[in-house]
Amino acid sequence: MSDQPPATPSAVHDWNLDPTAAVQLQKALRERIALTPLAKSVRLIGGADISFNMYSDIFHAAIVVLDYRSMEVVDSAYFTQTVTFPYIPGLLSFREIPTLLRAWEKLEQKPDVVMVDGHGIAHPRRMGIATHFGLVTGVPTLGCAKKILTGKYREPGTERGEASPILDGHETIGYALRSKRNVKPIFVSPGHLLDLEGALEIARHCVLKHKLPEPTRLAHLMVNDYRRSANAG
DNA sequence: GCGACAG
DNA sequence: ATCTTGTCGC
Repeated sequence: MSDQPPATPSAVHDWNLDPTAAVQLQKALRERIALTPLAKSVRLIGGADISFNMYSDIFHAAIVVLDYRSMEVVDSAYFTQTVTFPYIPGLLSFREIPTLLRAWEKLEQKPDVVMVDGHGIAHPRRMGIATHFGLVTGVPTLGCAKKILTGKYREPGTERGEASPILDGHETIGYALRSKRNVKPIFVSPGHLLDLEGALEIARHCVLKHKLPEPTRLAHLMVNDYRRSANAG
């Protein structure tokens, strides 16, 4: 029996790199980013997040899967391991993705799109964690961050759902989205196999009663519960 | 050279 | 990212 080729070529590579090599890899991988409209309609959406104790290098990853229409959790997977890559702005993916991938492998139901806590192409080299995760797994992704990393934006209107583009020069790389009235915006950008408009549409759809959209909000809550239970016993 | 800097 | 209670505002 031979393996079936993946629907989308995945970017498999070594993760044991130093920061300089990581930046070079990002510059090569960015050539493979596809900001195309979503190929199929979304039935399931994933939320990905990492949690760890302060000063600890033991990471806990969670990927939760939600039904896109009801926003109810239908599956989830976790993984825990020691991480050595340091936190360097712009290289977050090299620190967090290895653990996320192990959780991803454990999922029984793979979602149609994954929302990652962090940026997609709203990154100096367009290689935020959401983009990198999409390139490696071949799954469509978008990034949803609480703080901006690069680019400039005009404050969006104060009403829920209003958005304004994040610009890097004249290029739009994402949106500042007012997910709740009179609350600081969140930052949405496509990762891979998704376009700017699609990312914004999905993010808006996933915002229910909180500032953060359900996929990453629940992934955050669940991975924290998971970590605390690991701390306890 | 200086300031900024996802999680 | 993580440690934390109350508190102010819609």
